[in-house]
Amino acid sequence: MRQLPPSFFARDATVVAPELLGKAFEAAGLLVRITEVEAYTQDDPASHSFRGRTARNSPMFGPPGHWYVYFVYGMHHCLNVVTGAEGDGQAVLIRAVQGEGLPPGRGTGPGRLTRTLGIDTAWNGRPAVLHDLGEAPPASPIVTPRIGITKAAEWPRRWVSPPT
DNA sequence: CAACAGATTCTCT
DNA sequence: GAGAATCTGTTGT
Repeated sequence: MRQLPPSFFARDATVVAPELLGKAFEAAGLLVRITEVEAYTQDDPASHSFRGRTARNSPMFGPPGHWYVYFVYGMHHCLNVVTGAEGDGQAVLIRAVQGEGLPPGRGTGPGRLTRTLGIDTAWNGRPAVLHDLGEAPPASPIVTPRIGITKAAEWPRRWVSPPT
């Protein structure tokens, strides 16, 4: 099990996102594998970074390979990994994970997975420790439009691991 | 300072 | 398919 180097994250979010499928990280004492992601870049009207840096989105403009966790709808946290070069305002949203010991359905959905894994804003800005389990990314991940947003939702920037 | 939209999920119809 | 729960950042007065 190899830890992903900083150079892995220092590329465009649309390149990093599909490669994150199958990668793993630890939370709540569990090792979970990423199965669904979405890419957000600064030129994306749906991205928090679209209108420039603010106190809330500042981690997106920080060094890549760090977590960006934000709170939405008054009740959900969403987990992202910062990508690109520092100042680019890019991130990849983690939408679903799988893990042994993780009850079925508990890792699906960005809000639900953070609640299940106990992830909150304490993670915000911390270095992201991601592991390569030795398996290649899916040869043909499923690419679809994004979910739950009103701007540019049709952009094909969501990647899902094919069913195992 | 007031208004409002939002990278969601659950529950009920 | 529709509505509630609930709060932060941004924008306008």
